[in-house]
Formats: sequence, structure tokens, C-alpha cells
Amino acid sequence: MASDSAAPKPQERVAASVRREQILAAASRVFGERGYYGATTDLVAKAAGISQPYVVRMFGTKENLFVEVLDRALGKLLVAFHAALDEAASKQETHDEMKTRLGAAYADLIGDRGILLSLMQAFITGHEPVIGERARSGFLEIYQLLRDKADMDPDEVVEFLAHGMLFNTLIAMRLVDQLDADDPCVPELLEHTFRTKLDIVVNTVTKNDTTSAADARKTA
Amino acid sequence: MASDSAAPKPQERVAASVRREQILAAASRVFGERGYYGATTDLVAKAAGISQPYVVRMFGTKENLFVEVLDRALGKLLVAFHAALDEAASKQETHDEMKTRLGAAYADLIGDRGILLSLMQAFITGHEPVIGERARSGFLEIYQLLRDKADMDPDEVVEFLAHGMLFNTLIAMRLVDQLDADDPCVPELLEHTFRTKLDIVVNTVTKNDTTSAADARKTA
DNA sequence: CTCACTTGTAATCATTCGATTACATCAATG
DNA sequence: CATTGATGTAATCGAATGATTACAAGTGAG
Repeated sequence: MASDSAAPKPQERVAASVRREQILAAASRVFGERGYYGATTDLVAKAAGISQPYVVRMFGTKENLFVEVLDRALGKLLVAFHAALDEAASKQETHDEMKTRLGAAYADLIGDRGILLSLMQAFITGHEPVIGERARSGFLEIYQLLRDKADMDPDEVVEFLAHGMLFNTLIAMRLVDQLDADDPCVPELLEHTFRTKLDIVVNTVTKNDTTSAADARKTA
Repeated sequence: MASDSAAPKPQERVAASVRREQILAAASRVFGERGYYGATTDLVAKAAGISQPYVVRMFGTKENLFVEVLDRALGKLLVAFHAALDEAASKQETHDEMKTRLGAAYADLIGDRGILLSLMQAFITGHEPVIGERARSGFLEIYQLLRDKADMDPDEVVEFLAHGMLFNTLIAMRLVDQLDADDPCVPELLEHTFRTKLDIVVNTVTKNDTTSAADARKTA
């Protein structure tokens, strides 16, 4: 214990632009898991493997950091949808095929953990002036994309969004790592919600947790 | 300032059982609006018109209070669904009529503000051991009720739950008091989501806010 | 080499928050 | 009336948290 003189501190210096991305990735996970209030700048710092003051200095305030995470998440979602639409158009798919493709694109976002959960956390923080405003405008942006670029009528869009919100909620609720519970309802509900994407969801969400990055660093 | 001798303190004593209900009602609003972490025992106390230590002594911990709010909300939801099912059965309604009735019962819960939002806040706090466990079991309880007592097959239940989650999300996002915004998408999205219940949602959610009870007390 | 800039942290501060303690005040009961 | 329990708060405490300051150490240009 006291004779631990081996590695006093690796102290590897990294370009600020790289650190910024690392912090945003860590913040996405932490905010997605604990929400705006429940997440602390120190948790983000530990998840990113750096000190808490660095996080604050890089983004000024916790609110700024959250907004940046939110903007990134929205951007990735919109890019994924645009890509799916382009793909569907290039293959001259039917309307239903395109909708399936959009749903798959949404589900695949789970691979980049934190995106959907950060969005969800932002949505239910509507009472915060800055965050709420950004969340609302972002949601409307998604709505308009689906309606205009995907030629969906309002009812179809609502349907699509509704399933997306259930998707997010079940993941946030952590029902996905209760697949082996004694209640047979769990797999039934999950299978009928996630369909062909269930394996992706379970495999990406069950693995790791918020503190994995910090733990790995400490262990190493 | 110093000559203020008019009303030093009304100090009306109320039975603890009544206070308990007042606190739970206030907590339901505060937790529903700000979530588990964002809500403070002092905000709840102010909304209930009492002191912060009283809130803590009555429920022991903030977590206990939240769980009790969650249990109440779940109970009210289940009661509302059971009532709707009984009503549908007594009138020998069709399957679709019953589903419409269930949807209406859900929407009417908005009248008791905080219920749906507290539930939603609990759902996305799945990482908290105690709250998460209760949220998951409650969600499964709802699922089973709809599947077994309402004779819905899993796909129908998922469909129903999905729309419920979008419902909750739009309210939490505060899109409902943006009806008069310049973006014509807002009324379109809201109308296609809330249908005939839009007026109820707008009228109950737009009015008042968390601090209304405390403000009224102070003003009086 | 040296100077200036970048990257990074330890230490600390002021606030906030949940919780505890001690105390006050009202009401019922004998 | 006096006693006792219920109702309620002021004061305060310790821990957590976002933010600030001061400082250390690496890096590249001239």
C-alpha cells in the first residue's frame, strides 16, 4: 500500500481537441444514465480519465456541456436518418421499406451508447430554459425531417416517434438487462418492442457502465 | 420592516395524515417536473406550504418520498385502467372501443397533474437501485394488466405503451405550451398525438406551475 | 537554451442539499 | 390546571458540487 512507488502518474498529454471529444463521449454516457441534475462534472471527469477542473474549464459550465452533448446527439440522429433516406431512395424502396430502414437506423444508434439516452434525458428536462428550448427545437427538427423528407403523414410520424420513445424508455429503465429475470413478461415485451434489433440492444446496453473508462484507467 | 407586527405567522395546525397527503401531492408535482435528482426536499416543502425538516421527518429520506409518490401514481393509473375495463365490459363494447376507452382514461390522468410525469421520471431513473426496481416492476404490472385483463396481444400492448410514452414525453418537454409558437408543426404534432384530448392536456398543463401552492400561500 | 503557450491538476471556495437536533406551540386528557 | 403527546420550525451540520485560482509540467519556435 504505502510502498506503491511504481507508477506515480503516467500524465500523458493529449491535444485539447482530442480531450474535448473524450469528454463529450464520457458526458454523453453519464448524462444519458443520470440525467442533467444527477450527473456531476466529477463523474464526467472520472469517466473521461481526467480531472474535474479540466472539464469545467473546457466547457465553462455544466449546462454548456450538456447542450453540446445534446446537439451532438441530435446531429448524429439526423445524419443517420438522412443516410437511411438516401439509401432507401437509391434503392427505390417502397414507403414501408423506407420506414423499416429508418427504424433500423434508429435502433443502430444504440451502438453509440448515450446518444438516445441523452436525447431522452433532454426531452424530460423541458422546464430548464436553455436545455428545454434546445430539446423542443430538436424534437421538432426530427418531426419535420420525417414528415417532409420521408414523405410520412403526421399520423405515421407520430406512430414512429411513439415507438422511439418506448424504445428509449425501456433502455433507460434498464429492462433490457432483466432478460433473464423470472418474469416471462420481460422477454415478451422486449421482443415485441425491439424485434430484430433485440440482440444489438441487449449486447450494447448490458455491457459496460458509466464508470468503465475510469475503472479501466485505474486498473491499468 | 421592523414595524411589521400584523401577521407574524398563521401557524395553522393540521393532522399529520392530512399533511402527508399535501406533501405527496406537492412532491408529485415537483418530482414530475424536475425528476428525482432535480427536485429538492425544500422545493417540495415550499410547494406544500410547510418547512423542509417536516418533509424529511415525515418520510425519512427523499428516496422514500419518491418511492411513495411513484407507488401512488402507479396505483392511480392501475385503478383508472381497471375502471375503464369494467366500464367497457359492462357496456359490452368492442375490442377497439375498449382500447379507445383505455386511451381516454390514460389521457384523463393528466387532470391530476404529476401522475404521468412522476411515472416518466421514475422510468428514466432505472439506474437507481430502489427506484429503478420499483419502476420496472410497475411497468411490467401495467403491461400484464393490458395484456391479460384487456385481452390485448403483445403487439397491441406495445403499440399502446408506445403512444403513452410519446404522450408523457411531449408533456415533459413542454411542447404543449408552445401551441401559439410560430412553428406550424407544433399544433400539427400535438393534434395528431393527443387527438380529442388536446384541450384537456393544454388546459391542465399550461396552467399553474410547481410553485403555485407556495405562491398562493405567500400572496394570501 | 529559453520563452511562450498548451495541457493538466491540487487545493480551495461558496453554495446547496439532505438530514439532525433542539426547541416552540397547540390540543386533548385526567 | 398541569401533563403529555402531536404538530411544526429555526438553526445548524456535514457532505457534495460547480466553479475558481494558482501552479506544475510538457512542448515547440526562434
